[in-house]
Amino acid sequence: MVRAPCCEKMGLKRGSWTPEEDQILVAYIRQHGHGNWRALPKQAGLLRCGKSCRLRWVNYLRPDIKRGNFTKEEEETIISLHEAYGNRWSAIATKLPGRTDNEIKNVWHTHLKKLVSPSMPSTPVKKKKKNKKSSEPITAMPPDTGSENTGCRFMSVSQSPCDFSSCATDSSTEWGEISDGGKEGSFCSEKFSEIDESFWLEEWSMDDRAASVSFTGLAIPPSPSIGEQLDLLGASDSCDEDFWLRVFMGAGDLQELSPI
DNA sequence: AATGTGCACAACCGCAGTGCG
DNA sequence: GCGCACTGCGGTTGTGCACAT
Repeated sequence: MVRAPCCEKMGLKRGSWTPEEDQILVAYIRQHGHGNWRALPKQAGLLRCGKSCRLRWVNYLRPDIKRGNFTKEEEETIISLHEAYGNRWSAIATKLPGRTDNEIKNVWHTHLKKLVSPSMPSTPVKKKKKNKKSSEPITAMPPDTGSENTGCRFMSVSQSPCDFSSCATDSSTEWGEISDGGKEGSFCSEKFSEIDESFWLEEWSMDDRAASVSFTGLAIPPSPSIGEQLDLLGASDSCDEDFWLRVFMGAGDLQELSPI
């Protein structure tokens, strides 16, 4: 079957995402969900193809994504699951909540493959995890927390992941067991343990705001455009952590976020 | 201090699967 | 049943950073 190229239109942006684009995408999905990836960028005002938006969201912006180094247990799990599933990364990812197939794939190719393959060189010296600049802008982390052991994205602020995420597949996940000690884990664990399967299924299936209120406890006001909201929130200062603190803590003008 | 090398990870590409008219 | 549109997945690539020399 002939498929249309993903970014067939000239003028669509490619390459790394800017903090501004992240903000727009997050704000849009937060408010509207992602019913149609193809239409999403146009509606959100992004010069990206839907595929790119989806990838960015799924692999990076999703609030339930666990950041930081893989734990020993996770690595062992990946190895054993790889024996069972082969290169079916998405299947493996479902067994590792908070980890994306892309992330698992990367870890496998850069590290784990060498561990399990006798023909490969022994384990390379692990370098310190990088502080990738692009990883920082929208992470609402306290400045002194650093980029390592980031744990659940966005989770370090009082915004509940329940308000926002879409893709958790295993609601019984012990979110407290995040990488490297899980300093922030207790929060995640507490919150996520209260979420049942129906939430994850229903949260993003809604198109109307009433549904959002019922599932998240949020009162979403008649919405200005994303751009207006971002302006309202001072999003023009794209790298401003305070912006995201306002967004996720609900302390800003956007809306009143009540904790679960 | 400058340069080279390898690693980690985000992002892209293209195919497969699925739903719908 | 067919063709199209769309999403999801796996393979691959590009880039930036850390470490080594």
